[in-house]
Amino acid sequence: MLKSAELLLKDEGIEGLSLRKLADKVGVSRTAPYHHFKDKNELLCAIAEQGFLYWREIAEKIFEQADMSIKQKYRQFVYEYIQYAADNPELYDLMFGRTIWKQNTATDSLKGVAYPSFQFQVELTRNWQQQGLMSSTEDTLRLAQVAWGTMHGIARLLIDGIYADNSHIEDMCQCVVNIFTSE
Amino acid sequence: MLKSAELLLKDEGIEGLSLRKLADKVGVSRTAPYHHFKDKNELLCAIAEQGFLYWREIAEKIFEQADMSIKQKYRQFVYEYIQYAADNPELYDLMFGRTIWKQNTATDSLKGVAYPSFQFQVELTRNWQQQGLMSSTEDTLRLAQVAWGTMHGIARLLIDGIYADNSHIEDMCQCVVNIFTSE
DNA sequence: AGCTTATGTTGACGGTGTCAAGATTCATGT
DNA sequence: ACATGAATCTTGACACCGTCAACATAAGCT
Repeated sequence: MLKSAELLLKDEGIEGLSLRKLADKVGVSRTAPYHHFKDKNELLCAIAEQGFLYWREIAEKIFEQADMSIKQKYRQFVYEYIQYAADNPELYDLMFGRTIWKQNTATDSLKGVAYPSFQFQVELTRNWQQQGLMSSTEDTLRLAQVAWGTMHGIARLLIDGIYADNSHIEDMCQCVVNIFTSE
Repeated sequence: MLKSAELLLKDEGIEGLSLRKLADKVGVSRTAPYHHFKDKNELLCAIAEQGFLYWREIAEKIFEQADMSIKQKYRQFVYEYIQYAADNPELYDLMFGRTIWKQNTATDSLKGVAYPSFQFQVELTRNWQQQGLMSSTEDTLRLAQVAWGTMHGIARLLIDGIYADNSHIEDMCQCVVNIFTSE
């Protein structure tokens, strides 16, 4: 049914993705995809939704690990976040880029996956504060916005080609941890 | 000559900008702009270049002020940066977005303006460290990357419609200052 | 005068998202 | 067994887009 979506994710080098090329690759005619997706936007939302699910899997695995300190887990979280973006630039751009959110064209289905993902970041921050990893004097929501903003900003600068050198991701992550954790 | 560029900046609500619409607005034929800009890319680079000049003006004004503490200036810098992005979302997207940098299509002229702007952020960070505002134990380049990343990330989340509420920009900036300054 | 340069024009090509109208397959209920 | 209707695919067409080629016009310089 939706092998189209799977194929697309394999394509990866997308975004200049066209429904016609997709159809070609799948071996059907131009407008066939329109019977599976109302629109190009709906296709993109479906792909982005997958992206959130993949990321959730990765994130959950981090916090399952018992043999790591809270700080180590935080460090791992930051690193995996940025690495996920660097590994899947087009997908990340879809998940958090203007294409979908700026014009408010997110599918209800996508919202159902994305909003909890946003909320998750706030709850993580609340925990970090309660466990003494981060400053408790900051408002949780603001701190969550700033902490996420930092990861997002570094991720974007990487995938948009402004931080051209991918070899210092670990160093940057360590710097992020040093700054956001109390000591 | 380049009234086209000026008109475009007035347009502002661009990026889904087309050379044809531009030509229409200026009142000439479709391909006339090609005598002023080799390419659509060159047009975009010229606009982005303007954006860097505008921003430099704003930034310089902040550091000219004598009656502000270093910390106050830093706070002002963060705020003005994010506000500049929020006020000129399309322009900011052009300056720091993938359109130009990801495919390495920046004009030499644009590079000549943009690279010093990037470098400026590093020198600012070095000063902040030397003046005791920021931790001196962090490597300057990494810290500059993270500090800029934070501002960039918040700016992007705002202009891309993910932080839909513009009314908490000041609070977020204050939070950024609290976290990045030693105390 | 002639020539060059800047600037404008129309026509055409291939690419895109999208819609309308018509084909085909296939499971279902009577 | 057969009609019905949904799911799926098809071709044709439309309006956009960036871009090129060819040609026209005007200004300015030698």
